[in-house]
Order: sequence, then C-alpha cells, then structure tokens
Amino acid sequence: MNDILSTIDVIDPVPEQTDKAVAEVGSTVADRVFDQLRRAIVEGEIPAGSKLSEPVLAERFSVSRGPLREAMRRLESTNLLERRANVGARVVALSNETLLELYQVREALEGMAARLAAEQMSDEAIEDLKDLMDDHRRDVARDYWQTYFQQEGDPDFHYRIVIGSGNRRLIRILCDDLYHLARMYRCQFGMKSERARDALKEHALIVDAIAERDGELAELLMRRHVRASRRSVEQRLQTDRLTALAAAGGKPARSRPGPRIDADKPKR
Amino acid sequence: MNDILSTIDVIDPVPEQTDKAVAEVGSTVADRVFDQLRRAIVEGEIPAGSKLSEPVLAERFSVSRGPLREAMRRLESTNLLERRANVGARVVALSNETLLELYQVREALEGMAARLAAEQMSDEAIEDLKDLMDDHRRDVARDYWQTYFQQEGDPDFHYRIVIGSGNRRLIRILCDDLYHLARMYRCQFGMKSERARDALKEHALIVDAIAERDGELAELLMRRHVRASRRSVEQRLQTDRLTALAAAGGKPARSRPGPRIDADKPKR
DNA sequence: TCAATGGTAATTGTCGACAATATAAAGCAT
DNA sequence: ATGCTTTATATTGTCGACAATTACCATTGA
Repeated sequence: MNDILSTIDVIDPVPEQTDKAVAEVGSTVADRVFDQLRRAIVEGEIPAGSKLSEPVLAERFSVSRGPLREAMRRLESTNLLERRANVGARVVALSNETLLELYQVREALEGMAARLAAEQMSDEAIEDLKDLMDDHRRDVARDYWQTYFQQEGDPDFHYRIVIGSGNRRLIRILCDDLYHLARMYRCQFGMKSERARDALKEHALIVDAIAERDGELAELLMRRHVRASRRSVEQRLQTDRLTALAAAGGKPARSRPGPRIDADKPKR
Repeated sequence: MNDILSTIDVIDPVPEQTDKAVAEVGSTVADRVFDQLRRAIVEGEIPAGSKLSEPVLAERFSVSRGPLREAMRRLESTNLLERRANVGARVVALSNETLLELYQVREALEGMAARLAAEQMSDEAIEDLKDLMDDHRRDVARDYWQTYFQQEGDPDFHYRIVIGSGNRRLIRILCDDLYHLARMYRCQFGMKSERARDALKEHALIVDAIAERDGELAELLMRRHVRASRRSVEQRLQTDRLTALAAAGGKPARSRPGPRIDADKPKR
C-alpha cells in the first residue's frame, strides 16, 4: 500500500525549498510566496511604506505574476498592503494612529477571547498553557526573552488563549490578521527590555484567572495587558521617530545590489 | 483623449450590467465581479454551501478566470467562501455555530464602536444620524420596514455608528466583512416582523446615548441590541431548519435553466 | 455483492503575452 | 523661464493556453 518505491521519482524535487518553512503538502505556490512575502514584510526586510513592484517580486521569488498577485491580494486583505488600481501596492505605513487603532481592536477582541477561554477551555489545554508559562519563565531567567517576546513566544501565549476561546471567527481575525501586524510593530520598533518581565507577570495573572474559570477577571487582566503592551510599543515608536527625524536625509546604505526590492521613499 | 469612438468595439459587452451599481470609474473588472458575486451570495441567489465552478462563473460574468479568481480570493478573505487547494471553493454554510460566533464578535466590536462614536462623533454627524432615524420611523410607519431592515436600512444605521468611531481598522472589519455575512443571514432567513419595531426603538435609545456623549451607556445598549438581533435570526433559522427537515428530499424547483450556478448538494 | 485499483475526464494552478492605464519626461507655446 | 500639452515608458490589468492534481467511474478480483 504505502509503498515508498512507487513514489521514488517525486521525492527529490522538494530540496530547493530554501526557506525554513517547508510548506506542507497540498499547499500551492501562491501560498508559499504568501508566507515568504508576509515574513519579509513583518520582519522589516521589505521596509514599511515602500512600493512593491510585481515584476521584481516575481523574479525574486522565481514565480510568475499570477501566484504573486494572489499572494499580494491576500496580504492586502490582511491590511499589510495597500493597493490602488492601476497604480500599485505599498506596504502599510507604521504610524501612531494605526497603532492605536490596532490595539483598540485587540483590546476588545482579546478581552473577549480571555473571557471565553476561561469559560470553555479544556482542562488539558489549561495545563498546557501552564507548562508554556513555565517555559517562558525559564527563558526569561536565561535572558532569552528577546527571541520569545520579539518574535514567536509572546504570540504563542496569545494564540493559545484565542484558540481556547473556540470562536473560529475570532481566531481568524486575530491570528490571521491582527497578530501579524502587531508583530510587525514589535519587530521593527522593538520593545523595552524591562517590559518583558512585566509582560510575563501579566501573562501569569491571566493564566491564573483562566485556571480558576474567572472569565470576568481574565477579560479585565487581558485588556489591561494589551493596553500596557500598546503603551510600550508606542513609546518606542515615538523615540525612534524623533531620532530618525534628527538624522534626516541620510539613508543607511542600500544593502546589496542583488535581488532587492524597489523601495522608493514613502512619498509624503 | 476621451474619444468614445476609439472604443466603439468594446462598449457593447457591458449592457448586461443588469446590476444597479454601475461601478465607478477607476474600478477594475475584478472589483465589479467581486461586488456582483458578493451580492449574489449574500442575497441567496447562489445557495449557501454550494460549490462554485470557475469556468461557469467566468462565463456567467463574461470575464476571464483571472479577475474571477481575484474576486473569489477576496470573497474568501471575507469568509464568504471556503476554498481548498486543487479542490475548489464553496459558499459558506449557514449554521447555528457560525451565527453565534459572528454575533459574539459583533457584540464586542460594535459595543466598542458605539462607545467611541459617543466620544468622537462630530455634532453634524450626530444630527445626520437623527435624521436617518426619522426616515426609518417614517418607513416603519409605512410598512416599508422590510426593505430597510432586511436589506440596506439597518446596516445603514450600523455603518454610521461604526464609521463614527473613527477607527479605520474597526470600520474595515465590520463594514467590509462581518456586515455582509450578517446581511446574508437576514436575507436568507428573514426576520420576524415584530422585531423591526423593537429594533427601531433600540436604535433610538442608542442614538440618544450617543447624542448625550454617554459612551458607557451607548456601548451597553449596542451590545444588548446585537444580542437581541442575534436571537431573532437564530430563532428564525431554527424554525426554518425544522420545516426544511420535515420536507426533506423535495428541492424547491431549480429556478431557470439559463445562466445558473453549479450547485450540488452541500455534501454532508 | 462489495471492495480495491486502474483509467479517464474535469477542474484547478500556473505561465507567458497582450492591452489599457498612469506616471514621467520632453517639447512647445506663452 | 514657466506652464501646459503631448509623447513615451513602465507598470498594472486582463486574457487564453498549458500543466498538474483531484474526483469520478468503470472494471476486476475476492
């Protein structure tokens, strides 16, 4: 049945998957370039506010413009790109206003998620959440906090709770859209180091509330946590804005002349 | 420049623009088919749960598969379509669970919108909102309530408030995504007639709270209003489910054999 | 009679080329 | 010299065709 030899001629073509994410089977080229492009935007490899040229991107990812356009459409629907007909697409600009708007929505939605999670999460899932907290505590003690809170760890915590809410629409809005944008802010503006420990404490309180099935308290704590998180990023954004303003004009060197993105100035 | 004669050979295919919205300039073909397809799905012209065939849809809208696929991607991002790679796209199934999930999110988001609107809406916008309420009152008195509450009027009210919140991300989530799905439920399951008058009263109370800049009260009333609205649709959905179960097997007549959609049974 | 396997047909995913539009530059008139 | 018109280029939008994968159906065997 599951004879490996019968598929001997199709197991080879995969290795040129240069990126770490080895795109599970059944996924299409458009999905792959979607993931790659999103990562590039979120991590700042493609600067915010820059214009995206379809031909150069297509050549960079070694695909035709068809799948690329599909990927860009999906990026647009997640609000990471803004597109105007017959003009082109730009990466969203990271401003104070959009940050405020994003975190306002997150506060309402994640508060609700925490309440629902406290009511509906399974006991095993709560135990897993506690284990995750222990891991985070260990990592913070080892000063690995940067990798976790700036990249994947913190989202992991929020992911668990949102998924624990059981509301698939809520899950989709937060995990597929808002979290990537929030991560984009954190990747590009960083986070104050003392914030990591505070955030960890807040996480612990939320987990406790959920473990005690106290939905009301969980919502309150989560809303407060999101507010604090916003304030941290906002503060960092403002200082960076000022320093950038002071050193205006000097672009910090176009990295390499090879496969790079058509990134003209944000134009305003 | 804008010589019409130069395009004399391509102005003919358009007249089957049977739809009212004549797509403003600067909009592309994909945008037009997106609007048309969304309307067809929301109003039930294409039944929920049915499979969408790209070739037949492309021929129906007289476009190539390229723009059609873009439109379908956008529909997928708004959660009106579900797509699996190499298999196809289906219209979402309208179930009790998705309804509950939708209205849970709406409750949190619209409550927040009402609070923000009470705080930030301009005085003129509030006056306009009052005028709209007067119009609605008149229409309900004339028994035109069905056209308003089942189609455009009720969304109009909610649109105003959400836009009044000033949060563009919130506006996008609600107006571009969730409202269309909510309208789909109302279009396909209707609404009990006495609900219209109750809804109108609730609207009036919300407007009053906003006019008095009482954000807290506005949020409370809006959340209650959304809950009541959900209950109404839920009730109607359940009765329809039962009657459909009673008359199982007899499909209510395939309308016309002309340009119709490949609609096989929901398959479960 | 039912299950499994093979083949066939249809649908989806991808690609390259063409057409239409917007941006930019160049030329001309004032 | 400046402003407007016109031309030219480049980018986006659209189309048709090909390739790959999937689902369906028939045949064969137990």
